Amino acid sequence: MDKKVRVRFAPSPTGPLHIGGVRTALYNYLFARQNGGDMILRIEDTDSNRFVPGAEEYINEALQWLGIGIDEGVHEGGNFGPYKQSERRDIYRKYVKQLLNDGKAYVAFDTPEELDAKRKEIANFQYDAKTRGMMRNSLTMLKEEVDALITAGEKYVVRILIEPNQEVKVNDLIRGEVTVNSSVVDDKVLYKSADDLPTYHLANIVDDHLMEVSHVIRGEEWLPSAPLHVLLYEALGWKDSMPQFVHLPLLLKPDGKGKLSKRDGDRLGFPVFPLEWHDPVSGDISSGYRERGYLPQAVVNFLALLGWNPGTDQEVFSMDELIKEFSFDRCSKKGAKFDFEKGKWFNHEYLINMDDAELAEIFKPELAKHGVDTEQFTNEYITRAVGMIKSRISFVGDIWDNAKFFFVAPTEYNPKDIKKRWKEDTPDTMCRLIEVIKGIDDMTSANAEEIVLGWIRDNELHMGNVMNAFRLTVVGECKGPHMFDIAELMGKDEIITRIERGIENIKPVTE
RNA sequence: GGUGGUAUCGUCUAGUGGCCCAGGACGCUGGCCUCUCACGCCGGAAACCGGGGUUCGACUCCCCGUACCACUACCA
Repeated sequence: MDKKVRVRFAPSPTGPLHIGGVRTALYNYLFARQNGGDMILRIEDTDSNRFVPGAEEYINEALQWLGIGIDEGVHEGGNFGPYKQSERRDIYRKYVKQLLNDGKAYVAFDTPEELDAKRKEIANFQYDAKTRGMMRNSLTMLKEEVDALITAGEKYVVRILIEPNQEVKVNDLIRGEVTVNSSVVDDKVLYKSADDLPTYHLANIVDDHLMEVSHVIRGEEWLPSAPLHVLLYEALGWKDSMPQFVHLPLLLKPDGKGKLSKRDGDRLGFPVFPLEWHDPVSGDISSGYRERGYLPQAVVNFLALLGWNPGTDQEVFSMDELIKEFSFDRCSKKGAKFDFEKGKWFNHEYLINMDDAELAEIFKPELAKHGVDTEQFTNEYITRAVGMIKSRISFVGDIWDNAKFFFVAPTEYNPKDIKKRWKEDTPDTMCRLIEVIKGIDDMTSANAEEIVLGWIRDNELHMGNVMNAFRLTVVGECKGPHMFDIAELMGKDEIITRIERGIENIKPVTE
């Protein structure tokens, strides 16, 4: 019988959650939901030196913003806790002891300095079957000597004892079977007495086993240590219940080569973090998708397609659709270069399809930020204004630039457009336009359009020049929604006022 | 250096031996629509890393080479 699907996302709180980590979390979540399984959030804080305050909260907030739900974790609780590794010391100690008793691991006293020296002395030095005989460990020392050192408080580590020349097979859902010879895997440190904490490798295996994790879904950077993990499961006697491995292709830099890193965002001008991050130590601020005006659904959609595809032409997916369609056998083996332009397009797509009223709500704080008294405008007004410009923008943050004329009359006019559309006789034409508009009883877009366009035709005026001059006075530049839609929303009085102001303030460019 | 992984348009990718002189999307680009800018619609340029096999037939299978990526800590 297949065991219940239980997956975990296990970040270490050493900083803000990276966008690659977000994708790993997302794939875990999609797989869990698709199979009616559990999604665990485990905090891997076994490196006491790298703890960053606020990082754990950041992770929670980011996942929540993106709609990646957690079933078990530090905040959610669960039957397999604690979910923070620093609180599981007793558990790890027990298994370290077991490994030692079973002869699957040994104690080593070599200092970092001694190891460094060895690495310099011997090319390709690796702590393994070939070299452990010349190191200071419980294999080369007398038991009394070892015990004496430990009781004296000498710092030591526990290393796994790797049997050389064994074929280690890692089964991966994306890559198939990967075989590695155990001679190339070294006697990795499992536990350090200095802080009484295990390293990632031990903690990870122990926790995954105890938490009954069925699938280990993580980044490809872990593939090289997967053989070690397989060996660890065997050493602990858990081979039969070993989880299925899935190593996801990496997210690569958009230019050049290599893994996408924290610094790429600032260098290339796009966020690499879901949320803005304020570094508590340096005070540096890194931009986030949320603050940039990205919609969480767009980020999720974009990320989902980076390394996975449905095999059809569909590109826009809701979270529910992703849950339904996602599968590892449609995951790419190749790292994906991060394409910011495509991400932008996804956001644009979501913005266009978003309900106008909903978008208006998101836009309101933005309005207030720009000094507009939102009480002065009805929800309907804001909603309709936003609805008219959303096809022209990519981010929520772009709305203001494109829609401000709905809320504030232009004080400046685009010089290029003036040059092209504001001639000597334009003020006169605009005066006549005012008279025409004054005579319109019903400002409904279609009606006003019929009347004004009729007037232009009857008087044999130049349509482009008149309409663009009109637009210039109302909008401040020659772009934006249909003029008569704007006029209908703003109303006759406001339109007339703006034309008058334009006549007064716009001076033709003469050269 | 060692080990592992990967290799289709600039980018994300479809393609599991004939349907492929390689399809979609982003970006770029020509046009239509049009009072402008967008949206939308219709077009265009743009790719199978190289060499050997296997086969009637290879983007697809095998081998070699090359390139790229990851790992190579008492970090995760």
